[in-house]
Amino acid sequence: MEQKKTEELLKARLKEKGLKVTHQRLMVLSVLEQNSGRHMTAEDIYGLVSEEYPEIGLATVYRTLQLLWDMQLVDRLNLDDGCVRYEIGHLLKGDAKHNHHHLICRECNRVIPFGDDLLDDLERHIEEATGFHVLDHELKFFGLCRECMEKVK
Amino acid sequence: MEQKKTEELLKARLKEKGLKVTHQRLMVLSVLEQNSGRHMTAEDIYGLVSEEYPEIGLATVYRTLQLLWDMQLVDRLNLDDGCVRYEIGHLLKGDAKHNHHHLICRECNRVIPFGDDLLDDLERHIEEATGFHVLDHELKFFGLCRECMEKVK
DNA sequence: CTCCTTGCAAATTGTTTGCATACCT
DNA sequence: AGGTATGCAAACAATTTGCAAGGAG
Repeated sequence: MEQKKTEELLKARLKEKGLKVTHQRLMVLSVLEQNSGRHMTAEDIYGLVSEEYPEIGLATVYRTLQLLWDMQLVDRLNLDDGCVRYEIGHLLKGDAKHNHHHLICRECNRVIPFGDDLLDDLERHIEEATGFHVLDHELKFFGLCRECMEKVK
Repeated sequence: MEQKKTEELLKARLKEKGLKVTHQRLMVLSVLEQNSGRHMTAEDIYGLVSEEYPEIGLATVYRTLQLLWDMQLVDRLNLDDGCVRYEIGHLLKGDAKHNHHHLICRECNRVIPFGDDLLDDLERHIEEATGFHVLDHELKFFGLCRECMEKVK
């Protein structure tokens, strides 16, 4: 039923804009939903959608991700590994808490997720101070993970 | 004299690793320093260095930026416009406060810098909780700027 | 029936690499 | 001298775009 909710949301927003509900669009959203918590590249999503719908083209996946992002149905994040990643996090904020923060080790390039929910006050402050309406955020810390720190010693 | 400091730092770190002090490396660092506060792409830097040293190649700029980043002499940031940006911020933390945070408008793509210095406690907490040694961070807020909010109304 | 959307392939763009030459130390 | 760096051009990889054919409303 969680599934239903976002699917209906997508359908509604498409209709609203005079756009069409297609298998491809539904499947991309569905794959993202079934993998909530993962940070998926367009290629990842393409691979998974292809299993059930081999005719789909990679370009369509890119176009759909852009669309879903424009409609604020998915979040984008960039871990500096050369490709943009997507997740459905933001939408599900209500129930399952997602990890929007990452510790990135400069030595081994490991990405360690880190709990969220520390920036709510800051977001409120920004809205009051600047009039900027915050929808989402992305926070990365660069440094050295414990293991690499010990190697250096 | 601020100039001198980072230049000497670079020379020392190069020597330390058995690498060489070249005009190109000094000039890339110098351009970054003279433009502290700007978020510069490799191409931006290439353009500026070329004015004084037209023989330089773009590939050298890329290689040098990677090197400076490895040595923690420059910071990297990604504003999701398709290219990586560099600035010297971190090094100068002592005197001139830099804006490490950005509000990115999803509608008009404007990037609004936002003051720093809000995450020091959080960094300390991370170090204690995870053993991850934080060197730098990057924080982006996505949303709608005041102007775009008003347009929507 | 009319646009919107798709798949394919070609085009783009930021970045990296191979290699012969040039330059620090 | 000896290995490191450089410039150039070619190679790459992620993403975008043009276009004819297909599909939703």
